[in-house]
Amino acid sequence: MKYDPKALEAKWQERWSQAQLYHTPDSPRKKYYVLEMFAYPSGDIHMGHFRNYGIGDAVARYRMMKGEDVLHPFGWDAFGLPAENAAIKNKLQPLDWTLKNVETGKKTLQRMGISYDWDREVRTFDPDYYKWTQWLFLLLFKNGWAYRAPSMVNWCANDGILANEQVHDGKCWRCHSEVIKKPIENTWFFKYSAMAERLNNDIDKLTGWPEPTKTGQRNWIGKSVGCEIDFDLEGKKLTVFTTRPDTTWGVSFVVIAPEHPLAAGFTAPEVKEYIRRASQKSERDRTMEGEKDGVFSGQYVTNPLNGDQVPLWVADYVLAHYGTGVVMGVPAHDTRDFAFAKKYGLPVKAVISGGHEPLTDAWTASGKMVHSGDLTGTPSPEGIPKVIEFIEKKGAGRPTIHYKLKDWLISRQRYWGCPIPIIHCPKDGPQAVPDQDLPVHLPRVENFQPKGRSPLADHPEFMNTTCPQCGGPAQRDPDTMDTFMCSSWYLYRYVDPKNTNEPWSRDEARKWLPVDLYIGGAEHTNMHLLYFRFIAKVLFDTGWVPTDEPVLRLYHQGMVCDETGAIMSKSRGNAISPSEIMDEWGVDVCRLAMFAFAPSDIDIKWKQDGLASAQRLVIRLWDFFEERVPRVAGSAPKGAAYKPLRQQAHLLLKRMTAAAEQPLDFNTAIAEVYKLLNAADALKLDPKTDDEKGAIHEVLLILAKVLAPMAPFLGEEFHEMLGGKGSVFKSSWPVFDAAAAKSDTIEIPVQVNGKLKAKFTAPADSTQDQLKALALALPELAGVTPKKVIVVPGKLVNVVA
RNA sequence: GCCUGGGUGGCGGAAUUGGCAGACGCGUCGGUUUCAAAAACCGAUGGCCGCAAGGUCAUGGGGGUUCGAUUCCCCCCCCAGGCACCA
Repeated sequence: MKYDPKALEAKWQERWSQAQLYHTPDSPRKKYYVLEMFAYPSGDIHMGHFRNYGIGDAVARYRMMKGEDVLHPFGWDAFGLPAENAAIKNKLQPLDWTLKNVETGKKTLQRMGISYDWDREVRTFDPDYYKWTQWLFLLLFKNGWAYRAPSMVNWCANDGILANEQVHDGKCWRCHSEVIKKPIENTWFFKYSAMAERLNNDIDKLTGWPEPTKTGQRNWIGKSVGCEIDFDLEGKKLTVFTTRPDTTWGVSFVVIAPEHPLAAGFTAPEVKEYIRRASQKSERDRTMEGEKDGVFSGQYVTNPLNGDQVPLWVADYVLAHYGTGVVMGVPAHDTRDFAFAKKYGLPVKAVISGGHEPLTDAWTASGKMVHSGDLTGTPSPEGIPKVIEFIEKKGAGRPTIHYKLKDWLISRQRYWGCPIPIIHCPKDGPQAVPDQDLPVHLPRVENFQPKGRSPLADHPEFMNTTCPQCGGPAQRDPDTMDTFMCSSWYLYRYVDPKNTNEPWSRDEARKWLPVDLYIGGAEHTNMHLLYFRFIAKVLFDTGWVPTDEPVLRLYHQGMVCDETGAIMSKSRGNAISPSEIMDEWGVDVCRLAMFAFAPSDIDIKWKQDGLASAQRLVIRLWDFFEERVPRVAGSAPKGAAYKPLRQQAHLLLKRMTAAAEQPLDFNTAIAEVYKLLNAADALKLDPKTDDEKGAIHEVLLILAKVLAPMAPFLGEEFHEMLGGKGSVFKSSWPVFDAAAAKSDTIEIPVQVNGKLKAKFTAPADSTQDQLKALALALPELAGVTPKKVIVVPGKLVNVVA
């Protein structure tokens, strides 16, 4: 029989669906919850999705074969800007555009044969789903996590509020007019920053997370331990935040952020103009390295430690929302302050001695405190608590901790999102929509184009309602939620997706949570992956979930780029459709080509070359089974013959098991498959005895099972050819035989001064002394007088001469 | 600018985490087969010097630690991702 991928795929898809193979089991066995980040349906899925979901699929299938209860669900994160933009462009409703894409994407994923339990599919735009997103909002609201405050938005005179993505070089992406920053009233925030300490501390619990991701989160949370010091501004307190109170005697100016409330009182025209200009700059531009500028406010402040009068400056590198929005300038010991002082001719006063005078640059390391009153002579690290103690006694300061983490802005003035379930009553203020009235449906409206305010605000039939408290006329909140809210809890809905009474049952949550493996891109480090940790903690504290960290192990898959290195995406027009490739080459070839390309965690520039190579491999495998299986018929899968072949089979098994357990570098497992086939070719197999037949049978069985997670159709077919009954995924993972995988002899390289000079073969268990003797006896080492011989048993001999 | 990764033959990548650099694959070259080609199969394949044996250089660049460095440390260059309304 010829290898016919289409026939194989049809055959096994049919069997899988009849057997409900991917229906989530419920048994006392060990559970495994493998989750890939759900998809944004922006068209058909592309090779990036194909790769990401293929990785999760291989893990899920491996776990099934290990005999675990696997939960492997999928869904769609479908609210948000792209749907609105596409709908406007194509003159469609966002819902219709989204539904179409979900359907196409789902078809492609099913085509791939991914082991999702589609009965658990969730879609964030379904009222059955967003009902509980609203419930979650209210849970936070009722527990005191939500508050309303003004926020700053990008404002275009024509198009109204713009997302950052819609602002290019300070101009509107559509009409190219100047975009300004404008405050809007009454947007909802969550007190995310109040969780900062816990989010930071609990990073230590994330033992299964990549270190860079954890570092990224620590930096994002940005904990700084320091103190506040109250300077005096004409009788008013001007509080600075510093992590270096030991340098307070060296303050030669103080800088206040342009948005600081006190700055609004400055009257000099150049100061007013500076503040106006700063308000239009992006935060990134303001904090970029390079020239820092500022303006003298005309006022002076008094240093409470030494009574110095120093000038107060306004500069936009100081941000109002971080710390106290005021910093003290210590040019001698801070690089940025040094540059600022040089630029404006401000004095530089060294107060930490590092033996570095005269100052040509800031001395930021520790040293001995000098010119520092009573503390002169104190090592600066010891000086920090002493200064704090002193100012505290004086009532001029206090120890504090500040975080960079900002509160989470939830409100979006847009149509395509989850409505905020709040009713604003003129008498009673903001009221939660009662549980029985959830969900607040997102109405289908003709004009959903965002302008100056939420499009829903212009729909009286949506807006007008009654206050649940007093029954009087009231208005709904017109805004929708940040889509990060939708994606912060989907992992819980999967455990009980059809529940109509609760977001999920606590029993199901206890069974399945936390997620054992979460696969998604590293670009989510600071946002999604922190938001969902925050939500996990709120849900834990309110008794809804069993752990306050949602995910045990996190894995970042690499991105798929085109040949020029640009990320593949629909919007760039460089997306390659997996559907077409699967049509042309077959699913297994396509999957193997992706796995063979590179380890799963590095970015790749996708090239089609791998497909032909994977196809050759598949045909080689197919022929291998076709030819060998009849010749081992009737034998038990066990035998001692063909040692090199069996050795390679167990090395393959070891590699694949390791790959599926931890690094997901399936490319190395595929290399072992090639080695196995190469070894078989070299041996010219011709099994006659039962032992020989058994040995080959064992090799074939290992090969079939090891391939199954990566190439499920072939895995099933090979397993069946070998007489396996039912699905290979209901069989078992092969048992690794260390003795079979081990060589009797090893080749030992011999170096002289670290350079390779010779090699010899020795028994695998040779001792250090034996190896040394064998090495020194080699003819290549005849002229060498060893000063020292380093022997690493099992590895090498290095002669130092 | 800040934070986080990364840089290994013509290409994708491997290297048991300090121990033979380049596994395995792609490509290229040579051969077998063929009227011819494709496919398949066999062999070669990091650079330089050499007929060869062999020598020598080589993991972005420069320095260091070590018997030994792709791996650890310091400095520099380049690329990618994130920077709070893209998700």
